[in-house]
Amino acid sequence: MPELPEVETVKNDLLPYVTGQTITDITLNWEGIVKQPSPDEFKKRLLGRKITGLSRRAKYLLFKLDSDDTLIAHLRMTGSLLVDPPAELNNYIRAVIHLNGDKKIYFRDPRKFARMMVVQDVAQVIGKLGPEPLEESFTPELLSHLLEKRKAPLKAVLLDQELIAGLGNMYADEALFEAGINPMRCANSLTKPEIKRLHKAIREVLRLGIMNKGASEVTYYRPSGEMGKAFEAFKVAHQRDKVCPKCGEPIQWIKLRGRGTYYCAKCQPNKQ
DNA sequence: CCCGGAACCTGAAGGC
DNA sequence: TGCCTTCAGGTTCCGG
Repeated sequence: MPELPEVETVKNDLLPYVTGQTITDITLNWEGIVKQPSPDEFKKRLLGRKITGLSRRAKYLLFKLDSDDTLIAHLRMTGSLLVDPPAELNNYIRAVIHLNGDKKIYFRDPRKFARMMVVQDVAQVIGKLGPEPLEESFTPELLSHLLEKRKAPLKAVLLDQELIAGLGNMYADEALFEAGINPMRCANSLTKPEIKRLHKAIREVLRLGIMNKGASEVTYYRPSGEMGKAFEAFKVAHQRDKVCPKCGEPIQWIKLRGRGTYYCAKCQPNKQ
């Protein structure tokens, strides 16, 4: 599933491919992929525009255009942007962005959760997001401040994009394991040393994920169609029926707020 | 404001 | 063999 490291990888891979390119046509195989404006206006505002930049904010991809507009894409759970899909990925193509020189970006999404939009004011979409966890400004003090008023289970709070932007289900599990903290702990019950460990763990698991070009389980592909390797480095996330790499105890699986959650009961004790 | 659950989707996997 | 249920999870919406 695309989280911060996956979206960062897609951005890095696409950047040299799209920068300076002009959008020559848009194919919408499924109009529902356009969130706003209407499909017709969406096309009209993209046609003939040059892509002047590509950046990431949280799990959003922002294609800056040579107009006042920005094309924003969100892959949600099963979306991928492919530049040259191998035959086995040539299904579920919901849209195609045609560029000059016969280049194309295929938007593949089996589950139809992913969306695109064209907006003038990007703040309307990304304005309420929390801090980027890999930026300098994300300090243990800031994390402590963000958690202090929240009583919900820590794991649920870490997934709140308005608190911290970019963490998803897999990397939240990995960060909590790395920090040795139970996912069900009240978010505001962490001690100072625990906050420090969590802060360090969040940044480490995200950096490792980016180094490994994202995690491929079933539905994430890089623009080339390749898979990422971060999945192989996971210690608890999605490690059903495996044992904890630190202590050898079986890895636990629970449903927390409707999300599959993996952890080690011995290394991440619940002490409340 | 905070919290938690349902809805949106479709394919895979497991039970009977 | 085939039908039915459950599971997967990022985001949004809604009710308490």
